Amino acid sequence: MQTPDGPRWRRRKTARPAEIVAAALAVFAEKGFAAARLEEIAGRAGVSKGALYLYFETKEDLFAAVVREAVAPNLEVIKAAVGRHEGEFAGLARLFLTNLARLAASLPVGAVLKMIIGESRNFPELARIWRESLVEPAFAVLSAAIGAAQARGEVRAGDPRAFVLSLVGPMLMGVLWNETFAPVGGAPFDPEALANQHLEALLNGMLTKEARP
Amino acid sequence: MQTPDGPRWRRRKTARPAEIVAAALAVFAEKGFAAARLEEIAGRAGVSKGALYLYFETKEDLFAAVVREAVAPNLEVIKAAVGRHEGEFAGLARLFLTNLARLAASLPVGAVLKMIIGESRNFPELARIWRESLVEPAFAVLSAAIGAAQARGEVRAGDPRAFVLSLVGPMLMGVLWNETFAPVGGAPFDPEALANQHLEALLNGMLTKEARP
Amino acid sequence: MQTPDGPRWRRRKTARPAEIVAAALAVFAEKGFAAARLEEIAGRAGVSKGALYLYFETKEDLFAAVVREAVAPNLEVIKAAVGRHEGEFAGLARLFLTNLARLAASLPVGAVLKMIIGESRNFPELARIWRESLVEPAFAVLSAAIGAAQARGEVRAGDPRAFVLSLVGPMLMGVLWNETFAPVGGAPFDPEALANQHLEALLNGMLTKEARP
Amino acid sequence: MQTPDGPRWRRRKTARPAEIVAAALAVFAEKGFAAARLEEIAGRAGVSKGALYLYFETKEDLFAAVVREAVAPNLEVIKAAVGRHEGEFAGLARLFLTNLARLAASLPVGAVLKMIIGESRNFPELARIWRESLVEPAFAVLSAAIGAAQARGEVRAGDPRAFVLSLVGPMLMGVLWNETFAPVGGAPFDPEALANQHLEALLNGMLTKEARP
DNA sequence: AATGAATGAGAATTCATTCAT
DNA sequence: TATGAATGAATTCTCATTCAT
Repeated sequence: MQTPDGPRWRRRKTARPAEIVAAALAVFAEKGFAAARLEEIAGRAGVSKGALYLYFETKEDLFAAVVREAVAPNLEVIKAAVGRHEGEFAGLARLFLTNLARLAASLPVGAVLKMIIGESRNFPELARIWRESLVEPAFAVLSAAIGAAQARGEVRAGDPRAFVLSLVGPMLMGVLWNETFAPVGGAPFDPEALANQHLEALLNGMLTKEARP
Repeated sequence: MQTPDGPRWRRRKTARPAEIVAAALAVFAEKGFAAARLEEIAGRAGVSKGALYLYFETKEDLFAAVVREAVAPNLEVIKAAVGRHEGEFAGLARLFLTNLARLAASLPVGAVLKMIIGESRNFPELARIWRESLVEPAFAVLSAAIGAAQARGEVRAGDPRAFVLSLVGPMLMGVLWNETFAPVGGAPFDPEALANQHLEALLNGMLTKEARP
Repeated sequence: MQTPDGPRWRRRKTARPAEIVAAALAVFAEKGFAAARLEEIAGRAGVSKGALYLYFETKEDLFAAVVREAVAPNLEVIKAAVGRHEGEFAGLARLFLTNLARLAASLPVGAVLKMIIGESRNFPELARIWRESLVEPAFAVLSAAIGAAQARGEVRAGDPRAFVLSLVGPMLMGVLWNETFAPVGGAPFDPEALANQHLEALLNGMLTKEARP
Repeated sequence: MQTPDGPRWRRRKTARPAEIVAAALAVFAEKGFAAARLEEIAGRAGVSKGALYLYFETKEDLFAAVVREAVAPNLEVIKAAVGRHEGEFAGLARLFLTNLARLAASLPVGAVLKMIIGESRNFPELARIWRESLVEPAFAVLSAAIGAAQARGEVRAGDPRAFVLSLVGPMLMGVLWNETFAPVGGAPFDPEALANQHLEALLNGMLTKEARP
C-alpha cells in the first residue's frame, strides 16, 4: 500500500491523531464541550466524522486527549523555572512570567485555560488531572520559592499562595481577556508587555517611592 | 419534596421569574449553556419544565435574562468607586478591591465570570452587553484614575490598562480558582484576604526595600 | 346575582356556548383541528381558556359540537327542497341551488365544508354523522327526483348520483375556492351568479343549439 | 418488518428523497400538516426519524417539497389540453376532463387537492405557488378557449371563469368525495364515468329537448 | 483505513388539560 | 362561575455513534 519513495502519505497517516486533537482543541475552546460538534472538529481536521472513531472511542475520550495533550507543553514552563531554584526570587519571577508570555505567544494558552475553567464542573476527573499534574506543582514550586525568599527577608510577609496569584493572575486574566472580549471589540493585551510591566510594578511597587505612606 | 396532602402547586406569578433566573444562573454557571438541561433548571426552581415557558420564550432567552440580570449588582461596585474620584489612587484602589471582595462574598461572582468567559464565543451579543455596560466602564474609571495619578507623580509609568489588570487580575483569578479547583480538592482563596495582601504588595512592592536593586 | 332590569347579563351567560362554538368554527375551519389552539378560540370568544372546560369536556368534544351545530342550518335547505317534491325537475334544481347560494351568503358554508373535508380521516365518527344526517339525505332526495324525472322523459339518461354532483359540484367548488384561493389573490366567485349561470348551462346545455352535433 | 439476519439498513442516497416525499404526501393528505407525525412518515418510508433530516431541514420544508412536487404531474393535463387550442370547444373540454379522469386514476389527485384546501390558510406561500403555477394557468387556458367559442357563437353567453367551474367542479368534488366519504361508507365515484356523463350533460343539456322551456 | 448515510436516544418546545384562587 | 398559572405528555429536532460500502 506504500510506495517506497512516497513517504509523504505515511507521514500524513501518522500525524492524523495530532491533527484531530489540534482541531478539537480549537473547537472545544471556542464552543465548550457540549456545544462542540464532532462534525466541525472532523471538518477542521480534514477528515470524515467516522474517521474520528478510528482514533478515539468517544467524544469524551477525544476531549480527555485534548486536555492531556495541553498539559505537556505547559509543564516545560515550570521545569524551566524549577531548574533555577537558587538565586533571588526576582529572577525566578521574571523567568517564570517571561516563559509564560512566550508560551502564550506560541500556544493557545487562553483557549486551554478557558476550556479548563468552563468544563471543570462537567469533567471533574479532568480538572483533577490538570490540577494535580500541572497547577499544584507550579503553585508548590513558586510558593516554596516565595517562602524561602521571605525567610531570607527578601519578600514581604504574607500568604505565599496568595502571592502566586498576585504574580500570575494578571497574565492569566490577560489571555482570558484576549479570548473573551477581543472578538467583540475589546483591545487585546500583549502578553509580553503585560508580563514586564506587571513584574516591575508588583516587585517594586506600583506607587512611586514618594507616594508611599 | 412535597406534602402529599398539600396543593400540587401554588400561584407565584411575581416571584417566579426571579426564582427561575436564580436557578438558571446556578445551572448555567455550573454546566455551561449547552450542557445545562432545562429540566434541571426547572427542578431547582421548583417548577415544571413547561412553567419556564410562561416567563421565557426559549432557553436562549432565559440565558440572556440571566446574563443581563447579573450585570446590575456588579455595577454597584463601580459606582461605589466612582464616588471617590478625588484623593490618592491608593484609596481608590483599596475601595475598589474591597468592594469587589465584599461582592464576591455575597454573590456568585466567580460563577458569573466563568459563564461569561465560557459562552462569550457562542453568544457574542451577550459578551458585547457585558463588555459595554460593565467591563469597559470599569476599565475606563480605573485607568483614568491611574493616568491622573501618574500625572501627579503618584504612580509609576506604564500602560494604565495593563495596571488595571495588575490590580484586579489576582482577585478575578481567585474567584475563578474557587469555582474551578475547589470542587476537586483545591484549597479555596478568601477574597478579602487576597484583596488586602495583593493591594499592599502591588502598591508598595512585593520585595522588601532591602531586596530592591 | 341578577338585577331585574338587567337581563343583558343573563343573556350573555346563556349565549356563551353558542359564542364559543362560533369562534371554534372559525378557528377550526381556518387552521384545521390539530393546528387550532384552544387559547385562540377562547380569545375570539372573549373568554378564558379555562372557561371552555365549563361547557365542553375536551377539544374533541368542542369540535364535535361545532360539526353537529353546522349540520342544522344546512338541513333547512334540503327540507325546503323536499317540500316541493312534485312539479318539474328544473324547478326543484333551481330551488335547491338558489337556497344553497343564499345559505352561502349568510353562513360560512365554505369553512364548514373545508373543515369536514380536512378532518374526515382524523374523525371518522364525525364524517359519518355528517354523511348520514345530511349528505346522504340530500343525495337521496335529489337523485330520487332525478330518477323520477328520467322516468318522465324529462331528464337525459345517466346515473342520478353523478347528476347530483353535476348539479352541486360547481357551487361547492366555488365556495371552496373562495375559502382557499381568495386569501392569496384569487378572484372570488359570487355564489348566486354562479348558481344561476350553472343552472341554465347544465339544464339546457352549455353549447348553443347550432353547435350541437 | 425486517429480516433479523439482514443488514439493519441500506444506503439509498438517491432513492430516499422520493420515497420520503411519497410517504409524506400520503400522511399529510390523510392527517393534515399539524396532525401528521414525522415518526409515521419515517415509518412508512422505511427509515428512521433522523433520516428525514438528512434530506429535509424541517417538517415544514418536507411539506413544501411535497406540495411543490405534486404540481408537476398535474401540469401535464394542462399542457395536453393546450396542444389542441383550435377546433371546437367540445373537443377541448372532452380532452381536458378525460385527462383529468385518467390522472385521477393513477395519482392521488383527491389527496393532493384535500391537502391544498386544508392547509392553504396555514401556508399561504404554498397556496400561492399552487395557484400561480397550476390553477390560474389552467383557468386561463380554459376560459380563453371558452371566450373564443362564445365569440364564434358556439358556447352560450356567460362568465367564462364560472363556466370553468361548471366544467371541472363535479370532477373535483368527485375526487374529494372519494377522499372524504368513501372511508366512512360512501359509494365512491368512478372519475371516468363521471367525466363522460357530466360532459354530455353540461355541453348538451341535462334536460331533454322536450322538457326545455 | 476511510467515508458518510442511517440510527436512536435525548433535549427543547408546545399546548390540552387541571386546579388553586 | 371564571380565571390563568402550572403541569406533563407528546412532538420536533439534534447529534454522537454505528456500520454498510
